[in-house]
Amino acid sequence: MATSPPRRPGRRPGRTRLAIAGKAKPTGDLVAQVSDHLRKEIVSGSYAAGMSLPSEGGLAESLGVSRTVIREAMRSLRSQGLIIMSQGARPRVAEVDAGPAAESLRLLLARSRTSLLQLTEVRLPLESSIAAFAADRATADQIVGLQAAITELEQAASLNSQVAADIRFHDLLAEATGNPVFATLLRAIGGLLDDSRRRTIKAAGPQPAIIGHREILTAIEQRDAKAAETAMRRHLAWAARDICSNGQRQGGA
Amino acid sequence: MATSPPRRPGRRPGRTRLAIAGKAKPTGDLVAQVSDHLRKEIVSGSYAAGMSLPSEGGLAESLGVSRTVIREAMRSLRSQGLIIMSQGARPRVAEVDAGPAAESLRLLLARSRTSLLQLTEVRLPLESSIAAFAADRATADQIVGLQAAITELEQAASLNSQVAADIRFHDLLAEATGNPVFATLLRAIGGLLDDSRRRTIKAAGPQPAIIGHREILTAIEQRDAKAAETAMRRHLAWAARDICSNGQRQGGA
DNA sequence: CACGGCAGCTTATCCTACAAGTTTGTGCGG
DNA sequence: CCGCACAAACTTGTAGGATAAGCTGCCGTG
Repeated sequence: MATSPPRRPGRRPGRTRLAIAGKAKPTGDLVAQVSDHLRKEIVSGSYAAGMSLPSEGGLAESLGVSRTVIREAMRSLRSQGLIIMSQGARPRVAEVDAGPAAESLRLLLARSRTSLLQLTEVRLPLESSIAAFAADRATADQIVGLQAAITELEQAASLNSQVAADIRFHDLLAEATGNPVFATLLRAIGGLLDDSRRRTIKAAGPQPAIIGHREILTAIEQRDAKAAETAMRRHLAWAARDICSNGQRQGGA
Repeated sequence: MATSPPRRPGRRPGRTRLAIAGKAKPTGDLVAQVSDHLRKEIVSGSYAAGMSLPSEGGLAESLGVSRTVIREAMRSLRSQGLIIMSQGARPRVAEVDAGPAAESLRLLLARSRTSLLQLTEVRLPLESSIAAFAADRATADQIVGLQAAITELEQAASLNSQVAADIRFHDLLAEATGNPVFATLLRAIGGLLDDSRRRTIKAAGPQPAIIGHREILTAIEQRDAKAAETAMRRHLAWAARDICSNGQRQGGA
C-alpha cells in the first residue's frame, strides 16, 4: 500500500531554484549555488572565523537540498580553505590563512612550468615596495622586532632556524607596511620559495643575509624609503643569483 | 532471508588503504587520498589538458571506493580549476588557467578586510613592474593586441564595455611579461578593484584612461622599460586620486 | 571539584534509484 | 558512399537511506 506518497528520488524536475533568500538563479547547478551562498556568508563575515556552521543535515533541510549537495559544496569550500571539516565535529569556519591561496598558486605554477626565476621576478618589486613603505611607516616597536629578527638570524645555529629567522624578518617587514595585502601576497609567493631560500643559505651561509637585512633596517631607521628599497633590491639580487645558475623548474609535491 | 551475503554498507573498518599504486597512507580520509592521487596525475601530465578522465563509476571501481568519494574528490579538483565537469559528459582536464589561483587570492584578500587604498598601494609597484617587463618582452602580436584593446576602449559605448576594455588592456600587459605570476596577482587584486574602476571611469569618462594606455603602449613599442614604468605610475596615480577622497572599505561578494 | 564514561549528535562512507544531459552507434534516405 | 535523424547506452546530477567511526557535552561517581 502506498500510504506515503510515491516520493520518487532523483533529480526533481521543476525545482531548479533554491530555498535561498532573494533571487532564484535558474543555473541548474545546485552545488555551485549552495557553495556560492555559503562562501558569501563566510566572506561577508556572517559566519565569524572559528564559528561552527550548521550541521550538514540542518543545512540540507534549511536550504531544501539533499545532504549530498551540501557535502559537495562543503568539500569545495574546504579546498578553498574557508572551512575545516573533521569527522564527528561540525564544520568550522577557518581562520584567514594564506596557505590555500599559496597552494593554488603552486598548482598553477607547477602546471605552467614556471621557474623559480619567475617567482623572484615578482618578488623583487613587491619586496622593494614593502621596504619603502616600511621605512615610512614602521613603528618603534616594529623596528625593535626587526632588529630582534636579525639577532635571531645571527645567533641561529641550525639551518632550519636560520631559514625561519630569514622568513621572519621579511614577514615583519611586510607587516610594518601596515598593509595586509603586502603581507598576504608575500606569504603566498614566499611560501613557494622556501626551498630556494634553504638552498641559498645552505650554500652561502647566513652572513650575506645578515648584511642585507642590516642594510635594510638601517635605511628604515633613518626613514629613508629610497635607500631601503635599494638595499632590498640588492639583497634579493644576491639571493636570486644562484637561482639563475641552476634554474630548476618548480617541482610538484 | 539473506541469500546475498550481508554486505553491510557504511564505513568499512580495516579498509583504510586505497587501491592506489604504491604506498598506502593510513590517513583515513579517502576523498583526500583520491583527490591527491588525481591531482598528481594531472599536474605530472599523465592526463593531458583537454583529455577526458575516466567516468566516476570507472574510477570508483578501479580505485576501490564509492562513487560518492570520487565525486567529492572531483568537486575538490574542480574548485581548484584542474578539471571541468558538465552533466552527461565525462570530466575533462582543464587547460592551465590563472583564474582559480587569482580567485583564491581574491578570496583571501576579501577576508582580510583590506581597503581600496591598500589594494591600490600594492597595485602600483606591481603594475609598474609589469609595464617595465612588458616593454622588454612583449611580442609583436602582443603589442597588436594591446593596441586593439585601446581601440576597443575608444570605441566602447557603454560603461560596461569601457570597463571591460580597461581591464583587458591591463590583463594583456601582464600576459606580455611572459610571467604568469604577474597575471595571477594582478587579477586577484584587480578583481577587487572592479567597482572602483567603474566609478572612476563613470566619473571622468574613458579619456584619461585612453591617454594613459597610449602613453604606456608608446613606451613599450620603443622598448623603453623606464618610460613604461613611469607612464604606468602616472596612469595609476590618476586612478587612485578619487579613491583617496572616498576611502571606502572593500565589501564582500 | 575533578574525572571518567556514556549518550547523542555529526561526519565519513557506502548503496541504490532516478532525472537529465551527452555521446555514440545504427539505420534509413539521398 | 555520404550525411542525417533517432534511439540506445553511457554519464553526470540529485535524492535518500543505512552503517561505522569520531567528537562533545552531560552526568554520575569519587
